[in-house]
Amino acid sequence: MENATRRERIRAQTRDEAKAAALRQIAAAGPQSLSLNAIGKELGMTGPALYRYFAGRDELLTELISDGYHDLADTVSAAATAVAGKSPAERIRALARAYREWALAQPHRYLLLFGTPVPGYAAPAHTIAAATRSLREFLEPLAELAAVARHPDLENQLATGLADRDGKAGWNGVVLRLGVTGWTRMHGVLSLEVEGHFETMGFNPALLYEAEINDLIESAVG
Amino acid sequence: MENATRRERIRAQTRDEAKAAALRQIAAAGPQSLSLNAIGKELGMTGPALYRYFAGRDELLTELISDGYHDLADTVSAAATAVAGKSPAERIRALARAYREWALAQPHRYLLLFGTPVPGYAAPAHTIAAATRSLREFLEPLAELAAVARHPDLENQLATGLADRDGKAGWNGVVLRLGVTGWTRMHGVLSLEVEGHFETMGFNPALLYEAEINDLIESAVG
DNA sequence: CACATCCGTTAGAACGTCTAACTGAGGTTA
DNA sequence: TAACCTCAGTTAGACGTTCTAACGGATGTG
Repeated sequence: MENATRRERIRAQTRDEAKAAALRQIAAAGPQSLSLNAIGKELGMTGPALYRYFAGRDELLTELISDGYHDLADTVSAAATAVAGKSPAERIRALARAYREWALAQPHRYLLLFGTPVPGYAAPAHTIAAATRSLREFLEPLAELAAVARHPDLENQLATGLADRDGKAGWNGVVLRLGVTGWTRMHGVLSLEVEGHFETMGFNPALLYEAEINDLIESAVG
Repeated sequence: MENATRRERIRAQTRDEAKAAALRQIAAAGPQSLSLNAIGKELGMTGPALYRYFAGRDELLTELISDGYHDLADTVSAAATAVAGKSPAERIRALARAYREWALAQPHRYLLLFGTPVPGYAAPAHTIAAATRSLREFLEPLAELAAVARHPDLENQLATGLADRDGKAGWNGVVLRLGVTGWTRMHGVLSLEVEGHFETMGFNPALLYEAEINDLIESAVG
């Protein structure tokens, strides 16, 4: 038993090393040039050896994506607990800041999650759960702001489509609209920033991001 | 002369055929699996023959990107002239609609422009011009709405950074902020929609998009 | 007609994923 | 201890990719 566990441990360890090497390579030259052979070389073994650990290149990539969603969600959750006592607006700002810092600290990883999807990839259930988890942290403080209805059709669809996703919550449509809107606005700024589209435009994207967050908060209180 | 022109014509024609085939392949299986050999086969010739027309895979890709920016800009410009007489709000809605329809009609192409950037790609000058051209069409109707200042720091940076980009215009900072904000909001919705992130969420992205546009217009009039 | 230019071919190097068969070490069991 | 089995890693090789190089043939030019 204990020996079997030992094998499992070193196996998991080399899996992690391989994933770390993969992230380094993606950071260096983009997801397209991720090479199992090169990863093997970095770990001190040959290419085909990695097929003992991953079914193939695609599985390694999907695992990196899945890990990324969980890591991002954990980061946002940590930020949420860190500012638990403050005002709703302050909490929203803190969550948005954590979201942005995660993306800018590892832009390649953010693009892996939200950039062009890899062709054969279909998100497993627990990954979608993690993906929405980072979004869900925003709902609580948003709900505390006295939200006003502005787009009834959309809000109704969201209320029926997303409400009882997790058993208990049951968020109202206005809060869900604010959450989704916040998500798309953050992503709009972040993705263009990470891809360098703002580079020649001579302004600080952080200001744009903050402006979007503040607008969202203002529109929530009415 | 006339013979030389003839050669040029068929050369340009096979170039276009190659690009069309490339777009088909990208639409079918993503940008990663774009293969010069396969394109050649589709045109009835061998792979290496294409090197008479393109320096390599990367050049073909960058040309597709460049073409895409121009096509998108042309589409938005056409929409602008089509609604020249109407109210500013109506014009903005029409431009946004054209922008969205272009993206949804050819999602792979939208992702080619705004998804994960290809590693070796650096946009040539005329491409950046085309990229900003689709955005610039929004500025005129936005300026006609009596725009109120909301984020002075950002607006000042934009005014000094973007104002005299093209010789004459000289847009004020508030208008530029609305333009950039509109861009990031449209992109935020469109990119997530095109990548299928809304698929399991049970709402119609068109409503979200319209809501964003209407919010932008409302916030512009103050 | 002779010549030059250009287009497409085949051959091959280098690199990628991935499969198959083999070797050797680790851990389990009689 | 001895025998066995599982698993990690190796090499060999099929196949596809980009891309270069050398060659043939067609097209257009003097």
